[in-house]
Amino acid sequence: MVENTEHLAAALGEANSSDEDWAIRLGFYIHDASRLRRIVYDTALKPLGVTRSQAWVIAYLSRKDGMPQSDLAGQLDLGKVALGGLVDRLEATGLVERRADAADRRVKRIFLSSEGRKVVSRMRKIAAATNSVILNGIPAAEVKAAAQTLHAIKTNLLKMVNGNLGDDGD
Amino acid sequence: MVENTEHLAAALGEANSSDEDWAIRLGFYIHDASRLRRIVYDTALKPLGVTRSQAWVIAYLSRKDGMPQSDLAGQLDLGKVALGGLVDRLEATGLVERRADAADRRVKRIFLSSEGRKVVSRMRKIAAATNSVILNGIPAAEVKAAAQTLHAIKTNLLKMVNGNLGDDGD
DNA sequence: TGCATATCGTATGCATGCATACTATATATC
DNA sequence: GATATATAGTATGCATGCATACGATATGCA
Repeated sequence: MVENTEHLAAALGEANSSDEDWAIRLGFYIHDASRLRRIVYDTALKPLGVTRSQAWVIAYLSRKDGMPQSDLAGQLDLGKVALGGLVDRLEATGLVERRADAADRRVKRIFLSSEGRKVVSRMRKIAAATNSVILNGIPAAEVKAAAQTLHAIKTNLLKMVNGNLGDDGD
Repeated sequence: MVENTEHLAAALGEANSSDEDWAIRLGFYIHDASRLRRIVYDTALKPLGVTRSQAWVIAYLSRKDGMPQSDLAGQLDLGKVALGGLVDRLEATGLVERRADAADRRVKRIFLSSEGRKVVSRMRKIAAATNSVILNGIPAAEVKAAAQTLHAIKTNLLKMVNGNLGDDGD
């Protein structure tokens, strides 16, 4: 059973003023929404026989096949080790293939198998359907506003983590 | 180095219409913000010698000391096993103590040690300071609106996960 | 009372992610 | 060309979370 962590706002904070209260709540909502989203997607993807992390990898490969592991790790924001493990498992289930790079013998490039391509195609449908249920009943304007605010938060967070990188995409 | 996953919106989606585009972005922003928040809090808490998960547990205990493990797991939305492991580590570092329940010999109640109490107090300050940096420059009204939208999303997600429970706090 | 069932915590094994260290290979610099 | 340095992947070990199975107790119902 899934609960939630709103009570923890109280456990952690002294804040009761309205503004600060919302600030604290927002943090918990981000956390909860992210966690629940993860659970929902994991459940939705289970029939495909891939985990969410694995799905992530092959979704990316479907766009840029044949990337070196390190590049892929960077794009997916994973450590080399974590990605190596994921590729191990994906290779074991035949969704992906490691091939040596001719020019640089340190490099192993990752390719999607045809089986992997099938899985990605099913994934896309599942992802789209799931997302629409998650946002069900929420006005588009609200979705957009929330996205923009979260983007600003993300920018602050990136500054805190990286110092600065500017590399926040959009 | 920390990147971000916005490119994945493209990798996963066919959506280009404005509304659907924001819907997809929101999902990725939730994911990114949550992940970065985790990194930031982990970094901020590192000097205390506790991980974020462990901090979570003792923050809750500071409010409701002496809970049975199962109750605590439910409140924190963790499985019994995961919580058991956390308590193992917290007990090993002396921040927490397991005591048998007199009435029900299956039950072990968890108590915060005085050392644990000190850590919680330092944590509170760190959490407040960190949160204010994360939301730096974002108008209170935006924070509130985003929190409310995320709450709606969370409600949708809870329905998907639980069927229904109504137990979404606020 | 006495067995069926539920609950508490633990044990085990898998997936994921991190940090650190190591090997093989490239590249840069002298 | 020889050596110092950097980079790609792998190995290892820790922390976290999940699912399943299990042993010890409790509890409900006959």
